[in-house]
Amino acid sequence: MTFLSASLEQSPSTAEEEAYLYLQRGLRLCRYKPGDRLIPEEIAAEIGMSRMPVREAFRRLAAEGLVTLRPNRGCIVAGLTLDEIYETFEIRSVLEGLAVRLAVPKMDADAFLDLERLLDRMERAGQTGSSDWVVRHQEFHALIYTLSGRPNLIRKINALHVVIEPYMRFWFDYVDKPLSAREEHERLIRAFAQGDALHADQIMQEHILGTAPLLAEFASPVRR
Amino acid sequence: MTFLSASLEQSPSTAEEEAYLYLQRGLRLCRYKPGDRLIPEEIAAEIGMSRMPVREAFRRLAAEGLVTLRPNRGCIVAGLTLDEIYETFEIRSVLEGLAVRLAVPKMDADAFLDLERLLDRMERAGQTGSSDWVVRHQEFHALIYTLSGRPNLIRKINALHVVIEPYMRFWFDYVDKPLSAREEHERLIRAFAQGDALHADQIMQEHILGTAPLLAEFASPVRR
DNA sequence: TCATGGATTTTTGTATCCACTTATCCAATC
DNA sequence: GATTGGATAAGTGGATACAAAAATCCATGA
Repeated sequence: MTFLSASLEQSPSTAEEEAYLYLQRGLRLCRYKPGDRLIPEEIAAEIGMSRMPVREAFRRLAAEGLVTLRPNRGCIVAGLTLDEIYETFEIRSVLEGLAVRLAVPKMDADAFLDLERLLDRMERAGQTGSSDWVVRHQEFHALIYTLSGRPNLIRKINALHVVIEPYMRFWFDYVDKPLSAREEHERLIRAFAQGDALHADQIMQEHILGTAPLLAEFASPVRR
Repeated sequence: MTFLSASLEQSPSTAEEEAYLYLQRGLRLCRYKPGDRLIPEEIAAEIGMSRMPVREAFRRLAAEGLVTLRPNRGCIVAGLTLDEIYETFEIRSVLEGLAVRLAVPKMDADAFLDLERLLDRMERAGQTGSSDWVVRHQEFHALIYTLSGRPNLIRKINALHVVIEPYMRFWFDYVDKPLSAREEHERLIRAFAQGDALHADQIMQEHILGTAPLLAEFASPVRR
């Protein structure tokens, strides 16, 4: 579901890494819900290790905002309030807008063809929100962000996607389609073709902020 | 030095917290330099605890990008390449621009007076870059960001400031003054007065991106 | 002189143990 | 019946111990 999901599939080289990936997957797939307590001993038993590596994984997840860690009171799954969902979308809009703006001048004919091909495949995937459409949609955005050539920016964007993935999942499962998606992607392509970085930035910001209200509405059952 | 530095001064309630704050201070004050190895046992001895809490602190610092953790090969201080410094400033520019944009409609007469008072005090502090000027400058920006009413956004901005602080410190120590700072602050105030959010956003972006080349030039000795 | 390989040392990763904090439960009291 | 207080259980934080990995050192040979 995330743009760098491939990199998350690598086999862990330490127990801490394994615990981290295990917990992150659980969080992304909504196996653990906001407010749930994560008990180190339980999780350690589930993946066959002691509590220590699990505790260390908690620290990383806490730093990424996926869980909350209170001294002597354990680890609970962090949930986003409606306000925080909006806030995350606002932050996404400027970060992904920046990525697009930086990508425009680096666009070449090959990359442009790749983009158009993905758009075609999204079209043929049929229903917006279908499994295949979602994958192509991700590839479409990932390709643009990669073009920006800014690894830390991409990392930050990806971290935000992990945080909101449970809410996105709910949305993709239940919402038929964001009707404007196709048109917005085509406008984006056109801005790329014209080399208009600022316009592409603006389209991306609108593209992201436009989905926020939809998401917030449908995400409510997941809220804490 | 950071906008939320006050919140960092709280007394730690656990050993891990203490280790985290100790290491973060060491990193911000350049006591540890990029590429340096951080040896858990040494640090644990320095603050009188065992390696375990120090290791956990490493995880948090790694998630924040302040150190790099390689399996079985320890913890080294992360340095920023010239490209990464630029990238950080690009990210800062859009995030802080967003914060300003959101702050404009929330500006009231009181907040406006506070801003002008800080600008006055910066003026009277004399030399740009002096200790007092730096503090007022931070307060000035912090006040604006607080007005945005977006806690996670502020947290992210602050995290970026911690990352680049060693480079900023070098800059403030050796560079006389960014001549344009005063003029840019006044333009910002004017945009606030007119309620022009987009213009304020743009000014902030230029304000931040304008300092990047200066910083990158003077930061070179700190690079790894 | 430099490269190679293996023994030794150092450091890291994880498990276990203990002390202390927090949560739970139950009875006594209002 | 609701509230409080205290005993008990559960859970967390941290130190130590031990195994495994990496780094270092030194001798050997080209």
